[in-house]
Amino acid sequence: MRANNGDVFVEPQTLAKAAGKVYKCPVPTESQQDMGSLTTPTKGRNVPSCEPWTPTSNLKMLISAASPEIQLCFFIDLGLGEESEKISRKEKSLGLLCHKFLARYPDYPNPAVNNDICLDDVAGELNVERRRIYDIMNVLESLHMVSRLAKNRYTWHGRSKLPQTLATLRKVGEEQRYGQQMQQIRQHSFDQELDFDEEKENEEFLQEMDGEGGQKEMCFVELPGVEFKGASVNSRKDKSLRVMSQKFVMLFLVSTPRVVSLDVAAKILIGEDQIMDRDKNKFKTKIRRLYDIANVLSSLELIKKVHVTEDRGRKPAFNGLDLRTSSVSSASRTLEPRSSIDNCTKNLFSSPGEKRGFTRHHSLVKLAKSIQDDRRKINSAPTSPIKIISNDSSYPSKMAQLAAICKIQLDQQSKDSLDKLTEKRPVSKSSMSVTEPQAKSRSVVQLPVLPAGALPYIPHQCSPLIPVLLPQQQVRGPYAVYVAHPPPRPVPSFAVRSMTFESPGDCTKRSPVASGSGGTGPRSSPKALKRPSSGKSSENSPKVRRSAASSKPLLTTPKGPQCIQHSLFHTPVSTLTAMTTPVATKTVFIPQRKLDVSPEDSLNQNGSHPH
DNA sequence: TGCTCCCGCCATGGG
DNA sequence: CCCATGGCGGGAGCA
Repeated sequence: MRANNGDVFVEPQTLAKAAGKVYKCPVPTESQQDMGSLTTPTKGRNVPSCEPWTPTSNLKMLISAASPEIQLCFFIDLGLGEESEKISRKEKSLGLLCHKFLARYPDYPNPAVNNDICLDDVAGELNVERRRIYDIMNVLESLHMVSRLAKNRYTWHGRSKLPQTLATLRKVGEEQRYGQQMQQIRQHSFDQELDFDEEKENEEFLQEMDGEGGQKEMCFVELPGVEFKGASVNSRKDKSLRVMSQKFVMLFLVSTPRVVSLDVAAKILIGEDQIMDRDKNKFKTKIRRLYDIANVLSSLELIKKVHVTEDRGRKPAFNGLDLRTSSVSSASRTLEPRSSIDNCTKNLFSSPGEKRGFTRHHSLVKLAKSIQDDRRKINSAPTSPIKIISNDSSYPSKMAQLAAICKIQLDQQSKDSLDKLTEKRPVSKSSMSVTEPQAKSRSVVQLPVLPAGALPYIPHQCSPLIPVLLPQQQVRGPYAVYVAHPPPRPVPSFAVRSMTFESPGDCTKRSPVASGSGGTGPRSSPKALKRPSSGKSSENSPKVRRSAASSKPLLTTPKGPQCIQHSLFHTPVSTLTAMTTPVATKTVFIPQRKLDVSPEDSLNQNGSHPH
């Protein structure tokens, strides 16, 4: 395939097809023996509040002293009461699912090891539909973190190819002049703030964009050696999610300011499609897909949600993360602290008096689930490619994990509360402010001494605060290793027009209670909602599916920026000329309006405001 | 009310 | 026809 930038990428080489064993962490199974004496408790909906002094109740008591998040994790794990119901729904989120997925694989896989991924196995072990796995895989594919081997089979590359991928994407993005296009769109939107004849102007503007910047079609950007296998994959008509994902990342890579709103992204992406697609349904669909992609990218910690306040109102947004260190300095990546670790450290070890809603701490749930999943794998036969649906025997070990977490938490709380005293975390609502979704503690979680036989990698893409389960070869009992915090990162300044930032108070994405899965949820009426046949999907007119939908008005163009900001997609080179270089005759120079403080200037790496 | 995004229908295309 | 894949948008949940 030939990328738009003219670089010729190597046609499909032979990617060594490793024999069909799914990648599994090489872990011992002694833990199973350790926990073998414990009997698997019966999951119950109604567990008496007062129980006999059993290991379970013991652990419960321990957990009761922990933060709500940990308690939540516990309840999920045990399937206790309504909490379990709520949380099991949270597991469905794409971001969390991606977390769980990523936690299964090392950032930098050993090439000597079989890194195959079997979709069936993954879907089964994560207990999700294959459809969701496809969403994740498509985004990961777009970053060349995985590549397809064959039907149902992928190869895991991890972040090893990320630097190359991002460099390529940036190059393509620059050649596509995305930076200029975004500037035009932003300027256009700004003009509309003053002049509210939005509808017509939008169309006119988009047509202008077509005329000038308009790169119509863009293929999937490949890397040498990471080509796609399997005819059906490449023959699919547009592969929009993969391509969209790449374009989306490109926008971050070339954008100045490094804030990319979803609507701007959607406009650009739509602009590259047929003009006919530019109806509001298309826009809405594009936005939905961008949410999906953004969730995966968030799980990868390449972007991060923040809130942005524009002139027209406060909008949800995303704040970028330290992609450059995460992707470029790959060698040190696994040892490198995460920029967002502070977030979850604070969440996890929040002071008892601090009221927190579960909705604000997906990361904690992610964390716990990642542990559980890892543990499940650990407790499963490690050499068997057999699909693992569930493993009740993991229950004791999960209890041990949670106990370990709680212990660490309890140990940490005193230390953390000390840190809080010196912590500066104003939650400003001032007009030019950015806060990370969650407050961050500067405290550094001490790493427990690794026992011999510890896993050789730390799946950092797991929850920002990553407990890493260690095999129990020589040390009994589980270990949770928390990656230390990152050093403050110097932030480049850049101009943002007309944006203010606020703290959403949300670490990852949204609130917890999602709809139930499959037929159990409130919206489970698939047959009743069966859509009428819509004919060919290639038609430009939007599909008419559920007639009941007519009660809902068609979407109006989202006014919100729904901004995504990246922080280190940029190399210094790409610090754009876009701000000063009109791309075409109709390009309007974008004034550096209302820009006293750049988002990142106002946001140090710990998410606290400089005041 | 609008944002967010889960969910699953069903189109597509290879075998 | 079967199956893997994934486009797509309804609508639930929530702020």
